[in-house]
Amino acid sequence: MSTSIGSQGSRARMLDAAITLMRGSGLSGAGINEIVRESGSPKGSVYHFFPNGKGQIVAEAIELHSYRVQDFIQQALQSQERPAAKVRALFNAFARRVSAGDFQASCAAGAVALDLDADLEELRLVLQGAFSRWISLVAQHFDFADARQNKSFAGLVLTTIEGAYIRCRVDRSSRPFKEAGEWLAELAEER
Amino acid sequence: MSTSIGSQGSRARMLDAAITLMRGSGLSGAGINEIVRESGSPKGSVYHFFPNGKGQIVAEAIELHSYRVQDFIQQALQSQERPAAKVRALFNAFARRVSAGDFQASCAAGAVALDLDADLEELRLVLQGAFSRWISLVAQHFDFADARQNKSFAGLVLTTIEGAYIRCRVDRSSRPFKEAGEWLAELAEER
DNA sequence: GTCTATATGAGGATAGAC
DNA sequence: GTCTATCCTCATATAGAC
Repeated sequence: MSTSIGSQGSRARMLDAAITLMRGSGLSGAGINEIVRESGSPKGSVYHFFPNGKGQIVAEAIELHSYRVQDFIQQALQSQERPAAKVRALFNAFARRVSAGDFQASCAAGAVALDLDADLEELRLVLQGAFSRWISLVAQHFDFADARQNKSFAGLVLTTIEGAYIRCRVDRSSRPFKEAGEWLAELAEER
Repeated sequence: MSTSIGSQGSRARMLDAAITLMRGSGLSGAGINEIVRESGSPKGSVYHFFPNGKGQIVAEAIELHSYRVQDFIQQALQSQERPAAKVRALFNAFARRVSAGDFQASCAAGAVALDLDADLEELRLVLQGAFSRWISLVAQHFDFADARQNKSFAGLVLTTIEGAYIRCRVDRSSRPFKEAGEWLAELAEER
């Protein structure tokens, strides 16, 4: 496994491209030809780096995406002290994120989730792991009545983020994130 | 245009199949061959009924889906009087709906939204119309401080429903709907 | 690691007979 | 309205040379 210094290797670029494409149009958008084109990496290397083909690329890309989003969430939440402020910071960060992508890039995990079918049980478990880690992370930032409430609220936060991506896509607006952030901040405030 | 008495015509069955398939795996799941197989209608009739091909089928199917969901939402909301009870009834209805589909069927509009790309601007507008009608309907059932607040809360409701579908799909559970329903009922209660 | 060629199948669409 | 045949394009995947 070679490690180039100044730039990414083909393998890493292909994973990045897969993430970008899945954020754009889900599983069907992340075709191998598209990944090659988007990443600028040689087509001859696809099965060299990913012997199991598309399934492997997609699974690894979702995994990578999940850790990046984890960092993104952590950055936003730790920027504030009080619960309501944390919620606002998080949703405003996502509002900027979706706006920066011209409302064409959603969450890779969410987009793939709605493309799942019965043949993709393994991939479903990858998504489940990603969601589960995000929820645990969010829950750590709140101090409601008990741990169960923290998880439940964190679950609502994730549900709302995924739904907001859908609505932003359709309306070409970051408003759904801002709107949801205000309502959820209100919920967090009382405690 | 023939109207058969006891059973649906091929055209209607194809639209139903398209809805079912889009709810399952989004745009890419609703292939013409799949629609023909699923609907049991003759392949030779596809372009007879839908001269503009897949684009026309999908657009009409989303439109049809949107009116059905509209009825579904209206049924749930009108079953209760008080705001919090309305919210609980709505989310419990969706929880039963996703459970009845064995967590494999989501919202056709949401699934297609995350498969959009720049070539599908017309379809995006169809989705926008559907979302807009759902929000207006939900907003009519609440009486917050002003009309703007009603719309905003209705927007949150739709955002949450779309996100809950994603999470239910991944967790194979209706819990995300129930959880979200409780939190949003709390928000509705105060007013 | 990368190239080219190619097998194989799926998906959308069209033409002409019945 | 429906059937069959066919075309084109695209996508996944493999093989073998370099």
